[in-house]
Amino acid sequence: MEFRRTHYTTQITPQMDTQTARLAGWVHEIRDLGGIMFLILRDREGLTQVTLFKKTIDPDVLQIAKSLSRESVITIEGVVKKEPKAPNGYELIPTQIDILNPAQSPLPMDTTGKVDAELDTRLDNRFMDVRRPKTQAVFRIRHHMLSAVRGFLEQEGFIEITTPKVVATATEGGTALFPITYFDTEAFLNQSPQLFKQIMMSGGMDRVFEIGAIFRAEEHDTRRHLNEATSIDVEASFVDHEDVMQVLERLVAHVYLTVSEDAASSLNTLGIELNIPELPFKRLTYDEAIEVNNEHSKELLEWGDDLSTNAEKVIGEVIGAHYFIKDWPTEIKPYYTQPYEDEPVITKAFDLMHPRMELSSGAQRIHDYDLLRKRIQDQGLNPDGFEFYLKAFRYGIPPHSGWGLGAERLLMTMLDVDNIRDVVLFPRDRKRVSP
RNA sequence: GUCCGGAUAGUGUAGGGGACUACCAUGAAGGCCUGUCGAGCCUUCGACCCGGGUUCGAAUCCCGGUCCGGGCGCCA
Repeated sequence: MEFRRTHYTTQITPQMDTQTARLAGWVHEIRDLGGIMFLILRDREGLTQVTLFKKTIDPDVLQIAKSLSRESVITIEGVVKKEPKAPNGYELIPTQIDILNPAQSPLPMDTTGKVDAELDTRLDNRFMDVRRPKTQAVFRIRHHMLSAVRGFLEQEGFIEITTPKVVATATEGGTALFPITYFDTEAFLNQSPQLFKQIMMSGGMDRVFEIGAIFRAEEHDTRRHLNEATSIDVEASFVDHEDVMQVLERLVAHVYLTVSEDAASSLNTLGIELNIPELPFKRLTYDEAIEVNNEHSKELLEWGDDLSTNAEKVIGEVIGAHYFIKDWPTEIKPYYTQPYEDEPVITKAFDLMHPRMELSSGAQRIHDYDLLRKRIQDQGLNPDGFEFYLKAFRYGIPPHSGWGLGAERLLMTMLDVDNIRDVVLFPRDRKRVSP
């Protein structure tokens, strides 16, 4: 049985009148009007109407068509017919239909958009949810987004690396790690490639990036957190935090622009028109951010407080676009961020914010061995556990800076998606590890 | 973790002590129909999360459990 297609549905045009074609895909809908029957075939690219005239059709083909259940996988060979009454101006008159895999009934969810399904139902049946054009559009845009990130960073001289997800120690204090059994010892799932990408600065790679999974064992339960997420991480040598902030804002603008061009049809499916963010993004110091909050919010913050969810929201509403918050208090940022030489209570750290949430955080890093070791100790951590990392700082490491950007958050803010689970194929959260 | 809300056919929902033999849509099965494009019309099928309690009577009220959603917290 030949199951190779000659065309995707979208590759057929009315001008191909009288030509034969073989399509392959899923039975999207069947409309039997009596003397005439319409079968809508769906593939990755779109839909095609297959029309069966019961008086003239081969009885064997009709027999097979009548037996089809929705969402079965079939191939249809037929003749293209120019037909103004049909969607897209053509229809396919079948000469042969083969059932490659019949679908059971009832279906676990609707694929045509007639009946909604809850997120939980859709995630339980993700294979079928992805058949819906809207869901598929999200993940095709995700592909274009990651592709744009790679294209941009490569053009900027960054080298893509991959670092281990199974690690012996925590990257930094605070965040809970998932312990795993590693042969006869204990290991953890990595919460960030931070330490490894910094080591590569000592390795002389100058500019590196990684797009990879990160794991957080936090018991958070919100629409913007996952226990397994994708981080876009960058680290660059001989540059400061201002330099990598510029890389970051240009990356975001580039992603918006590239996606709007390369994923135009998927954006159209979702009814979204992207506004390319304007550069440069506004920069607030931490002090200014606190002021903005205290002017507009009932919930007052003091210097040294981290920004609450409410503060992020309030400031986001005031600014109304992407913005940076920089010069954070040293004590609420990780040990590896570089304090200002003339004012060590603040650090060369920044967050990139979308009005809805934090997208990225970064900093110039400490490259002085003694200071780094001291900062690790100050945060109550044991430097001995970081020897593999600290070693790289003893034999020549340049000043360097970098950031980590949440891929899912970038996507969900770009597409105005409310729940982070909608932009991950198989999300991992407090309540879900399967499928 | 915590506060609030919820769980009804495969899917999405209505109903909040008796008139429930549980509404509607979608779906499935069968029938009519030659231009549908969320086709239309007719017939049929399919459900009250689990356990306990209150009551003459519980889908509905109470208690416990499980699961789900939302807010907050936690969170480079």
